[in-house]
Amino acid sequence: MDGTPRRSGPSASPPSRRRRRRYDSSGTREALLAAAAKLFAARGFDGVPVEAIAAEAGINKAMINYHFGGKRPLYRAIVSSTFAEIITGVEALAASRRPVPALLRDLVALIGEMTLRHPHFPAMMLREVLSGGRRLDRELVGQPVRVLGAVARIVERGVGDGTLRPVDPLFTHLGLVGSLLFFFATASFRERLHAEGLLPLPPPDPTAYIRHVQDLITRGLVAQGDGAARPAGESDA
Amino acid sequence: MDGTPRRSGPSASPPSRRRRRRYDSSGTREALLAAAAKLFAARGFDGVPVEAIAAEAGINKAMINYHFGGKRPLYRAIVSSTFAEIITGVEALAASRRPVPALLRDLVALIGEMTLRHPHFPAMMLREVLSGGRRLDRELVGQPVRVLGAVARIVERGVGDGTLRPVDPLFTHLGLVGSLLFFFATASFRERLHAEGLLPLPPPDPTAYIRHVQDLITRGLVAQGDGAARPAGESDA
DNA sequence: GTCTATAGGCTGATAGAC
DNA sequence: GTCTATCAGCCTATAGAC
Repeated sequence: MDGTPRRSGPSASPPSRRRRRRYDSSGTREALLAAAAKLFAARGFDGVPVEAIAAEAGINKAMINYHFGGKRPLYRAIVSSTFAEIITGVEALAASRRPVPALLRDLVALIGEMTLRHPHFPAMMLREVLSGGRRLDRELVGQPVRVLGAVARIVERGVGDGTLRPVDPLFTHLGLVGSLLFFFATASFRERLHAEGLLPLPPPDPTAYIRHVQDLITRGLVAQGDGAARPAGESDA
Repeated sequence: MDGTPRRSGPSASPPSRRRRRRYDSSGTREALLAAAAKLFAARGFDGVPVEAIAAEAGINKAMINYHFGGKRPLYRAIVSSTFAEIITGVEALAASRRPVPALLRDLVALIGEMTLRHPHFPAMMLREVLSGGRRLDRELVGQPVRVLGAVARIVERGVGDGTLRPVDPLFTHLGLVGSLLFFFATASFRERLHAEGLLPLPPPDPTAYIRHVQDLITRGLVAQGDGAARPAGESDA
């Protein structure tokens, strides 16, 4: 996290004179990606001046154009890569032959893990679908559809083999993803409320919420009798 | 846009020459509120120029300042009034002595009805909490807390009288509200996907989703045996 | 109350030195 | 690869005619 300054020219200048970077320890690209993700998540694409991204990263504003070709391409790079990661994970689950109820619990845990690695992913995703995917080209808008497809396949298999009630795959996907994204994306709001004394309770533990959702779908979706008495905690993050 | 060029000369001009308004049939205020809600929901506060609001409403841009005192106050007027409406509804439910499971179904239906009356409410709310309520003054940030408080009271009563499993009230609130807001706020995205042929299924019926969520909480939260065989459909929108 | 015209600030992107 | 300086465009808000 700290940043030994790297020089490209003749190497005599003291490290202390260089501006301290707030992200990464080597690459400018990664520092910009991290800073941009944080700010885009908090304020949305239009709410963030490139100047602010540069300042957050401790890097000059012109570097955004040099490395990414502009603000929009930087934004797309973030969305694209985090989505690619989640697609990989979800499609791996969809290909698995494990029992569907366990798979659904894994799915919930997977989104939790994703959020640990990319804390700003939920808010960015939410904002993008809220905007109708307006900033995504045709290739990128297809990404959410692939996630939906993978989840739908899991649910359909469960309904088909009788382990799940005859639930709608799309609805199941929306309820699951919606409640998870909402929880993670609003965590900072709850923190603010708590800091101002408007919310007496301390911000809750994310893993506890993960378990709550896992439990809810087990009881709510699994065909009568199966999941009700589940010990809870097999596939947690 | 359309704009028959208006002359500022002597006032003989017939009503038909006046620019057609896209909202309301009398009040400028209401036309601006409706146009702004639509655009803010779709693109966020920073993504909407006041010019666009004026054009959408078929009204001159200077009217926003005249009637509301600026873009921000206009935004706050929308958030504040729609939130006030939902608080009234939810607190009425919390004060009711009906059985808690039925109350929770009513709560879900209530949010569905709210969305019928204010189609842009879910996306606006979501965006605002995503931004940490940054545009709300201290009085307005308290509004979401009141909603949470009312829902929590309902859940606590249910846990207390044994009709619900011992679930966390905050988690229950977040899961419920999250899955509903997400569904409604992303409806336009699904429509776009469908229009482009990326999503084979037609956009689903909102009332069917309402029932799905009602069913899910009944099975997921109600203590063993009670809700499993519920006929479904008592308190729908 | 409604409009036009314009002032004034901020933003994204680039040119060009190093 | 990185920085400073700068420009052109857009956006909110207001002054002032009607």
